[in-house]
Amino acid sequence: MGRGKIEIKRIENSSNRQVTYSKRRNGIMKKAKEITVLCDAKVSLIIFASSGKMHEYCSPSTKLIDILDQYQKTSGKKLWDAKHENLGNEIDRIKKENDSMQIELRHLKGEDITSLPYKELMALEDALENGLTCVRAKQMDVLDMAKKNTKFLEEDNKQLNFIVNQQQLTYENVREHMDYHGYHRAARADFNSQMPFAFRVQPMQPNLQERMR
Amino acid sequence: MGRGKIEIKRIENSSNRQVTYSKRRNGIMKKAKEITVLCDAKVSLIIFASSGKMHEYCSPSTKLIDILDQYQKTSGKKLWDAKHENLGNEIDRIKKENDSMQIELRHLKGEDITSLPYKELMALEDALENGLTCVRAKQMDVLDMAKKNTKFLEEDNKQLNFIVNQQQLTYENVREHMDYHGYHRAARADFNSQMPFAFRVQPMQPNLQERMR
DNA sequence: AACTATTGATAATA
DNA sequence: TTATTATCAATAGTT
Repeated sequence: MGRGKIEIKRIENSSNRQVTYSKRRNGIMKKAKEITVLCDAKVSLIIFASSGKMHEYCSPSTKLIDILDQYQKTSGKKLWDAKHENLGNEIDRIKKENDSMQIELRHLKGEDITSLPYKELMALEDALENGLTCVRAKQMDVLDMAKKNTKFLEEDNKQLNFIVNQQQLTYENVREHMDYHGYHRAARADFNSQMPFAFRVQPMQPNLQERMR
Repeated sequence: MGRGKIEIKRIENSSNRQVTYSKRRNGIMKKAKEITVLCDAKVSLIIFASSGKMHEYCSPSTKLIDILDQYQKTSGKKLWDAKHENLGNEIDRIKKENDSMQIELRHLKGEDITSLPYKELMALEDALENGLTCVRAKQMDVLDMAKKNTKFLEEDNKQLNFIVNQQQLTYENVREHMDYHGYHRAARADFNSQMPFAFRVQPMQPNLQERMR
């Protein structure tokens, strides 16, 4: 169909090939449309040029995905179902895990235990007692820690009070001394840096509150 | 292209439509093959007749799934990825649920509670105590039921023993009587059906064990 | 399923 | 790319 017959084999001339591709692609598209209209057919046509450019036709009022679904049903060939199955299986597995944990939780909360055999009731009791023991032990820990913290804070307080008093006394003495010798205020501004290091106020139990959380 | 032009609209004559479908389908298939060979194109063609019959063409050394993958990449339209995403999201959601339940379970078992604030330790204690109360109440129920069952069984036993003894006595009497009057064995085979109904052995507390589980 | 008159598609060309 | 057109291919109606 053209100025001379052609052999059906790859067209080596790249530009010829491109032109022929374009023409024939349009031809096939047209044919596809026509058969859908003339014969009530459902058609999906996807063409990739060697360049990677894509063209598609899908019969109107139809989704490609539906055609592919039907393809799977009719041909029995699986496209994406394999991947789906895996995910579906994982969901099932996790859901089962979920259910059993839900049941276990209910049981531990004393719900839905009417139908449990006595043996499991005993096991449940043990688990609860054990949990209770642990929780109460932890509570004791926390309380002890709090008490200890209080004690430390009280000690700190005592020491701080002492230091403050000492500072006060020292300060009074120095000022009296300075006043007596007629020193000016400028000199007294340096006072703090002259204080013995041990007298500086600082926490005695650093980070204790952090250990408490 | 034929003996007269035709309008591109649905062919109403069913058999004509079927014939045209068949002819044109072959034509499109041929065109599809030709363009793949001539122009290095990748083609997927799926056609469903209105009857539901399917025909497909896919360029050689290519899988439909690969063409569809490329379709998704090139067009940006999602085919099964959408379904995948949904499943993936569900998995994530369930996994989160799972994790939180796992944590709750651990806490109830007294594990991983080191970092819990005191308030939550208290709540945990309450939950455990509540659970323990429920479980122990249920245990008491079960024990009570067992005791009651035992009592009933003992009563049944007593009655049964009484009945058995009565039967024995009656039987002995009847036999002596029959022997005395010279009855034959055949007559004695009917003996059981002659027994008063109240004397038949049957459970006194039906299904009690079922209520125990 | 063949046949064939006719239309449709397109290869070569511009 | 687009248009033209001589040819070949597809196919509608017929047998």
